[in-house]
Amino acid sequence: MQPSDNDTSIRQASLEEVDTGPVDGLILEERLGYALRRAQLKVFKHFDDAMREHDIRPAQFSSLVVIEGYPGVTQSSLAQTLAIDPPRVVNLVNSLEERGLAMRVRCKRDRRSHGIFLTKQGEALVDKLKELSRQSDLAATQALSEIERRQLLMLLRKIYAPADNAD
Amino acid sequence: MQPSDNDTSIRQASLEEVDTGPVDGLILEERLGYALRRAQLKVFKHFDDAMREHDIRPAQFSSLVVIEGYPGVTQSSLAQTLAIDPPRVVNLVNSLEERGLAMRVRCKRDRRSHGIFLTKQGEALVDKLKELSRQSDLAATQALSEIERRQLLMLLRKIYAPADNAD
DNA sequence: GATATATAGTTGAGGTTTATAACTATTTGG
DNA sequence: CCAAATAGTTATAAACCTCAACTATATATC
Repeated sequence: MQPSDNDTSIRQASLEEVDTGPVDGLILEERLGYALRRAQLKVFKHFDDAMREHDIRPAQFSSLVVIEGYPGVTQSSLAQTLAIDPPRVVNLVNSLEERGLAMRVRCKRDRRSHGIFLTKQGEALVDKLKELSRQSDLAATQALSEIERRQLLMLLRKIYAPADNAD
Repeated sequence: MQPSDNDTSIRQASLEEVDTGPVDGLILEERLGYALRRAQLKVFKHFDDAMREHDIRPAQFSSLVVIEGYPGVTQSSLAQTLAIDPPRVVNLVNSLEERGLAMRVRCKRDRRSHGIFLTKQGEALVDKLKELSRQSDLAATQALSEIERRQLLMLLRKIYAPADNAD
């Protein structure tokens, strides 16, 4: 579609010679949402590569770590801790249970709730995964010094959990 | 399901009194992917609120900014710049065109490609959006000082574009 | 202790994204 | 003129998120 005479709505600009390579220096580069998304994309990609062998997704890893740290955590606590909603927790725990990594135990005191525990297999795996994820973080942030990496974590934590003065 | 006698696979642990409130101090808190996701969630939420009135999504905003900065950018350059794939660019540009914010202009030199331009309306809107997004960034990161915010951007840029030593 | 309300977990439908591959039109090089 | 490459488009399917409804159990109120 050529810009016609009666369409004066586009800016007069180079209509032929315009093409660009990769682009930067825009205000975009100063938007936190953009920078966070781009950085996350990269970090997740590395994580994915590291976890491929074990077929573990980010949310599964997070769940395993929380369950390990708090054996018997209920699904609602897990939901709250990971900031995801209850239906997702169901799928998450199902997937872990099906693979023999965790199991639900109905709570005797309040039989509505389930405590979630790691199986021996789950514990063995989570140990391996923690080390793998540590390495993948390092790989994804080779450009950062150890100090910068810690600083970054501290700043991010200040954003998502401003209460607990993370430093 | 109670842990039965012949099922020795779960760790011996408190089976009754286990419940937790919100949880922290885990190794999770040291994983970049986790911190990035949580922070991004919060920043995007603020962005969403700020853009609701104009019904603009993050990718649409990014596209508008790039098109403003590089009038006549082709769809393939846009894809490369924003690190999204060509089919998504089609939808993106369609949505902008339908709303009268941008338009495709077939390139005379290479009639396979389109240059994308903002309409007057698009330019007016993007100016407003840039200011809104700036404010939403500030709102989402109240816990950070201006120096910390700049530091954060610098660190994130180092991750996703380690080449251009962003500082 | 019967009834109402609340909570833990689950299920399922609907809508959105995302990735992939196939397709058209056009250009470029032999 | 033919083969291969490129820009954009379309279609399809897979994954995901949200929301509302549902079951079972617990707590509060009369």
